[in-house]
Amino acid sequence: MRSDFNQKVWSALKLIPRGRVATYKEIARFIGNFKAARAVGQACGRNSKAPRVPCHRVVKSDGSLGGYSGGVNKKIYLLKQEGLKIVKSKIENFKKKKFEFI
DNA sequence: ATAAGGGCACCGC
DNA sequence: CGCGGTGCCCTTA
Repeated sequence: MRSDFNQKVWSALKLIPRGRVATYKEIARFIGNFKAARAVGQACGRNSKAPRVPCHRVVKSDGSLGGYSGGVNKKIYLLKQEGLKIVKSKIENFKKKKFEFI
C-alpha cells in the first residue's frame, strides 16, 4: 500500500548489492524504526508492488535465513546463486557478507 | 476503532 | 545450543 514504511523498506532492499545480505533489524534501523524488524520482513514478503525487491537478501540477525514467501529453500537457492554459502540453514561468514547501510 | 497475524530481536532457563 | 515468552511494529479484515 505504498506506506512510507514499506517504501523505505523496499528502497533499502534495493540498495543491497548482489552477494550481500542484510538483516531485518539493520533495515529497520536504517529506516528509523529499529524496532520494526518484523514489519520490515512483512513489507518485503507482502510487498504489494510488482517489482519484488530482493527480499531473499534479507536474513535474521543471527545469520539464519528466516523465512520467505515462496519457501525458504528457494531463498537458499537464490542466495547460493549469488555466491553465498548456506550451512545448517545459516549463512557462512555472515558477518562478512552482511551489508551495512547507513 | 479493535483484533489478529506475521519472513523478527532479545532475554532467561 | 535450543526452546519459550515478551516486546515492538506494520498491514489487513
